[in-house]
Amino acid sequence: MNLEQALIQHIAEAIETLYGQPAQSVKLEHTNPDFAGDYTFVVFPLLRISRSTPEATAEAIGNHLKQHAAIVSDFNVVKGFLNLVLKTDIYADFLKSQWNNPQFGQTNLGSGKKVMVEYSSPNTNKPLHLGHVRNNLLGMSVANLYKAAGYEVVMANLVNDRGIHICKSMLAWQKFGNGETPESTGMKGDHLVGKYYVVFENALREETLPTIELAISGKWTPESDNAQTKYTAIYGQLQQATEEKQIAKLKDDIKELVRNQSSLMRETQQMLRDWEAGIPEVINLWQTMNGWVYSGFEKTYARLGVAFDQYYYESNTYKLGKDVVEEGLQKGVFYRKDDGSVWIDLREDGLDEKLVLRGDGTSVYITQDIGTADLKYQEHHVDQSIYVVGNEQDYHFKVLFLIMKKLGRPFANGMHHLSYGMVDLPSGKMKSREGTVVDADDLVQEMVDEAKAKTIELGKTEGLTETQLNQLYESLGLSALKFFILKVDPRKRMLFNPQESIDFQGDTGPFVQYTYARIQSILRSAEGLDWQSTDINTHLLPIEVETIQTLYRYPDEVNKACSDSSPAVIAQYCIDLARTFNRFYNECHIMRETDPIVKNTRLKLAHFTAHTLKHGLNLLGIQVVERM
RNA sequence: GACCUCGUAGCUCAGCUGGAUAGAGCAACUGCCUUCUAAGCAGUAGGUCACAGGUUCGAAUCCUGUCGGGGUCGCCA
Repeated sequence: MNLEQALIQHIAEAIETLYGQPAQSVKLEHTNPDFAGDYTFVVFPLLRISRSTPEATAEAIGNHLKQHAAIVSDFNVVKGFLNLVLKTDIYADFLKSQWNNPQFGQTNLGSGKKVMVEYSSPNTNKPLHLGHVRNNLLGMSVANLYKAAGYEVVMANLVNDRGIHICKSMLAWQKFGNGETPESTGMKGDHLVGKYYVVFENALREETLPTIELAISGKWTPESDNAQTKYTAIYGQLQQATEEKQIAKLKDDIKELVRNQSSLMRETQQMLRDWEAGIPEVINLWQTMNGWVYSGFEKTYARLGVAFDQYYYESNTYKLGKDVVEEGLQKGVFYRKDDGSVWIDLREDGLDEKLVLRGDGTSVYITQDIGTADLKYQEHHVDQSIYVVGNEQDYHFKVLFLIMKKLGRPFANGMHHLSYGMVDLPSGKMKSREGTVVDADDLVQEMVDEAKAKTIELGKTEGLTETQLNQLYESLGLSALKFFILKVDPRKRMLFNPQESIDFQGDTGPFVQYTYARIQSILRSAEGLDWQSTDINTHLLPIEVETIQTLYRYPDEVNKACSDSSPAVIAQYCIDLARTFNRFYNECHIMRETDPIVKNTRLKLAHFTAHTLKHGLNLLGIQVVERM
């Protein structure tokens, strides 16, 4: 069924026949649109065997193919490029067999294999922001890609529901909250908890401001000896430092030190200890406030259209991994230092020494990740495990995967960090302390409002009910947002400009949706005609062939997107297909065509395109609309 | 300082497992709706692919160095 493979086979045979040597790795490319042909074979690497000029070699292979390969109708040679023209019957046959295939786009790349995609993994002390949006959209879409490629998929969310940051919100609420609840304030739960996180940070800043000034000028006397030692060291460096960057960093260090010595932070740390000790009052407050956050997250998730098969909570998993540390010690993978702390030496692998367990026997971040990796495997026996986490954790995952490998875990090779770039604002990085974060809920609402305004302005939605209209605005707004984010290569950092907002024209989600809606309009006007059962026209126009060729590529694009974990591949493809179809739409009037075979063929092509656009958009988590 | 990563049109991005004259969209300008949805289509203009070397028949793509942006280098997560 795959043309490319068949053609490669033919070329390999041609080379062997002509030059008496087996061809190694024959590669094909799609012919540059400026030249005639479907596929291009570059002959330069063959010159050593053919002992001839590029032109003559290409000519010889071309002739051989034309005689022996049934699918090749013609060829032309430009320098060392052999452009092969395939018979148009092939495209007509493809259209005939696939135009109404509801499974088109589903592949078997991963059939029989199971993969876990862990994404979202929020902290429960504040609402989601633009950075989380990229994470969530990527995770959801990558899970869709794996499903489309035939994998069984488990979508997991590892919720960071414990720790010092949550205690900050809790403490601030306790001190300043006056018993506020989501019900009493009408605030979404995650926003209410986030509000108290900000309250905490503000109170902390107020408390520490005078001390920080003292400390920076060298006049601070910390209460604890430990802090005194650190302070003396940093302040000493500060006095020596000349470089501006270094000075700023040392000042930040001092700031951090002062903050950690503040009474507010000490109270927070005490609260964390109380939580770990299971003091009922603290546990109750923790449960209550996390409950608020979860109900808020649920709404955001639902609106974004993301979902999970399994939730893990760090309050349950944070103690995992200690027994694995023991195992690692016995295997000699880890070693213990005099103070009792446990380490792994990764210097031979180009990394560093890494702590895996504190001297007092408590876990660090990586300890629980080691344990959780085992837990995931025990529960699901996945062949692959994808972690959708920002690229600031590249090093962490490098270390984690290496440790799992050294521990001899069979699943270690299937672990993959989908490391995505940060989302920048025109002002630079988002910083919660400076209040420059873009809130996820606000962002979605703005997009939907914008979609509504644009739709009303164009005035093409007469006859739709109120409910249908709201669904339309929701779909268009989210489509613009999702497409904007997903069309960029996940690995790269990207820029988001809220001022200019997101366009609805050009390379956008609504553009692809529009193409789909147009086709639906045509198909509606063809209702009542029997266009489905007639023959396919084999005398296709160039633009028709081009559209079919684009459709033909789709399953390969799905596989590529899946193996690259890159929804951007699908987004770019959707633009390509939509643009190609729109050109066809412009050149060929479907319903006005008088020849019934030609007309019906075009209807099938339109139907096929609509199916594929819908499939692609769905992979991106975008819903299609029938009218817009 | 060490390591990782990015640098393509005014702006946002494709192209990167080496192949032909480096592509889209936005912004600017010009056309196309008595015909299936103009959220569309066609066209004009816009490039030392950061810079310098190297490998190769061939480099935006691979290697080295320089410059610039970002990240990491916690017994934080």
